[in-house]
Amino acid sequence: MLKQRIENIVRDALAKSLEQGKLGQLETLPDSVAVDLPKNPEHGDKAISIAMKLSKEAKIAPRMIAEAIAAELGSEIFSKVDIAGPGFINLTLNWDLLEESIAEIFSLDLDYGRIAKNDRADKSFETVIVEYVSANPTGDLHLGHGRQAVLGSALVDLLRWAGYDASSEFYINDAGVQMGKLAASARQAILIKAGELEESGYDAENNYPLAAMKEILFDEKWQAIDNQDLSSVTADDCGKIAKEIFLESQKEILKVAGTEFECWYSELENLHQGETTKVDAICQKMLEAGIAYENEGALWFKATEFGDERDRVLRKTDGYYTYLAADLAYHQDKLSRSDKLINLWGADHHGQIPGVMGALEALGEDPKRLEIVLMQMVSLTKGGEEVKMSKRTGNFVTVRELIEEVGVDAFRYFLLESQPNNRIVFDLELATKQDKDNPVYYVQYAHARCCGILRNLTEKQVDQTELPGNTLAVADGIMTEAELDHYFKAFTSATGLYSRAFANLNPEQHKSTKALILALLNFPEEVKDAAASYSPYKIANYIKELAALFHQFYTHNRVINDDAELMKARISLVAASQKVLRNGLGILGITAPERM
RNA sequence: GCGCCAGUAGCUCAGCUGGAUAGAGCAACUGCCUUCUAAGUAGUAGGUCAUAGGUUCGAAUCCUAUCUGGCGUACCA
Repeated sequence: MLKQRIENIVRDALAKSLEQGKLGQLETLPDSVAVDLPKNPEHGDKAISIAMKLSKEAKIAPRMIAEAIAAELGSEIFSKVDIAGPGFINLTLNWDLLEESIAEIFSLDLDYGRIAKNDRADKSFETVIVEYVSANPTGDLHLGHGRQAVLGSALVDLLRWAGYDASSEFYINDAGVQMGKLAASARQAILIKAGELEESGYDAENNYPLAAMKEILFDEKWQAIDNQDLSSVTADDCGKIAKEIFLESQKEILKVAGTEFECWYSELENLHQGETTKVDAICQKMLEAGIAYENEGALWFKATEFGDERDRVLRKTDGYYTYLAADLAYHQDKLSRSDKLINLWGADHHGQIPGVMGALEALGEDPKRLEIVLMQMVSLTKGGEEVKMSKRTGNFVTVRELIEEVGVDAFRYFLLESQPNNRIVFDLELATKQDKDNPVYYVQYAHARCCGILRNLTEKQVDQTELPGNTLAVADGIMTEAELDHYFKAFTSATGLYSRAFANLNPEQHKSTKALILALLNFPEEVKDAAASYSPYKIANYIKELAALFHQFYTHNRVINDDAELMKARISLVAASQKVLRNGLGILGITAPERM
C-alpha cells in the first residue's frame, strides 16, 4: 500500500535524524506518522505534519525538525520535497511510483482495496457478529428498520473487506408480551372473518390495528386451521401462524433491500426451550454470583453497581422474564461464538446500554467485546411538511413501499450516505422524483462513463460525419478486444509510460490527472478507516468524491486520441476508476451499471 | 431534573484521533455539446462553523458553561 510505504520511509528518516542528534531533546520515535492528502493540491501529493507534533517534546523549532527529516528522505520515489508553512513536509511523488501503484489496481482487480487478515486494523478480534434489524415479527418493516438493514449489510461487507470474518444475525423477538398481543389480535381477526365476532367487538385498544391483521388473513398458511372448529383454535395457534407470515414477509423484503442474514436467531427456540432454559441459567448464575437479588417477588440485577442509574428487573412478579434477561442470555450465547459483537440499535434504545454492558461486565465478560452503534431516527417529509408515522394507527411508510417508489439503489444510498448519529429527513417528494437530483446516479454515471469509454475502444463506431447523400460510414474500434486485454494484462509494473505520456499536460489536465490517481490509490486506506469506525457512510462519501474527480478528469482529458502513449496512460486510469467505483459500490450493495 | 445525540451556505449534508485559504450536492446566476454519454463540467454569489469562555505554535475539530432541537429516563420491547 502506498501510504504504508511512504510512512515507512518517513519513519526511517526520522530514526536516522534521531541517531544524528538532530531532533533536539526528543528521545523516542512516535508510534505513528500521519500521511495526509493536502487540501490544496499545490502543496504536493502527500503532506506530513509530524514535525509540528514533535516540536514541543524536542524543544526545537518545527521547521528544524522538518529539515532534518527531509534531508534523509532521499529522492527515490519523491520528485520533490518541500518544507512549507510552520513545518509541513510536502511530498511530490514521481510518475513511476504512481504508475506502479495504479498497476496494483489491475493485478488485484476485484480484490483491490481488500485488506489481508493479517493487516486488519484491530488485531483484538478476528470474528465478528453484526446483529441488526431484529424486529418483532408483528408487522411490516418501517424506515427505521430500513436504515438498520442497509447500514448493517454494508457494515458486514465492509468488515469483510477490512480483513475480518464477519457474519450477520437477526434476533427474532418471538417471545414475550408482543407475541401475546399478536396472538390475541390474530384470533379476533379470524373470528371476525368467520362472522363469529362483530368488528366493533375487536379490542382495538390492546391489539394491533385490525387493518394490518386483515391483510394477512388471506395467506395460505391459514389453511392449517381452516377445517377446524374455531372454538378449538387457540390464540396461540393463531399467533404462530401470524408470526410465520410476518417473518416470511420481513425476510422477503430484506432480501429485496439487498440484505442477507447468515443466522436467524429465534428467541423462543433458542432461549426458552428445555428443562432449564438459557435464560433460567443466566439468572441463576447471576444470583449465585451475588449480582442479582430477589425483591418483592421480582428478580433484580444490581445494575447500579455497574454504572447504571437504577437496578433492572430480570424476572417480573408475574414470573415472565424481561427483555433484558433474554437479551443477556442471547449476548452470552453470541460471545461464545464470536470474538466481537456489533449491535445496531435505534437511538431510542440507548437507555439500555448501561444495563446490558454492566451485566456483561458483571458476568465476567469484557464489555469491550460488544460495540453498540446507535442510529438516529428517520423522519419523513412531503413537500416540507413532516409526515407523522405511527405504527398504532397504521399510518407509516414501509420499506416495501419506499423501495417500490425509488428503487433499491437509491433507497440504499439515501440511507447510507449520512452518519448514523444524524437524523435523516427523507423527503418523499425528492426521493420519488428519481431524476438527476438523486446523488446515487452521480456515482453510477461515473462508472457507466468508464465502461462506455472502454467499450468505445473496441466497438465499431458509427462515423457521425454524415455528408449529404452519403450513407453512414462505420469505423473500426481503435483497438481489438484482444489488444485491449493484452494491454491490461501487461499493465502490471512501471514502464515509464506515465512519465513520458504525462510530461506535457496543461495545468488543468495535470491537476485533474494527479487528483484522480491519488484518490484511486487511497481506496484501501479508506476501507481500513471506514471499517475501524464501523462507518460505511465514509465509503459512500469517498466514492462520491472519486466520481467527481473522475468527471473532472473526463472533462479535461480526452481519452481516445491520436497520441498512442497518452491514450494508453489515460485508458489505465479509466479502467482503474471503473474498478474502484465498482468495488466501492459493491461494499455498499449498490449496483454499478455499465450503461445508463 | 438527569442522561445520550445533534446544531457548519437558503435547503440536505461532508470535514471532527487538532494542521495550511472551511468543502460538496440542491436551489439562484453566467458559460461549455459537429469529437469518448450534458444523469456531466467551468465559473459567480452565498459562512460570526449555535453562543461565550478556555487549552496552544495552531480549534469547525479538544475541555467547560449556556441556548436550541430530537430521543430516552418502566416489573414495555
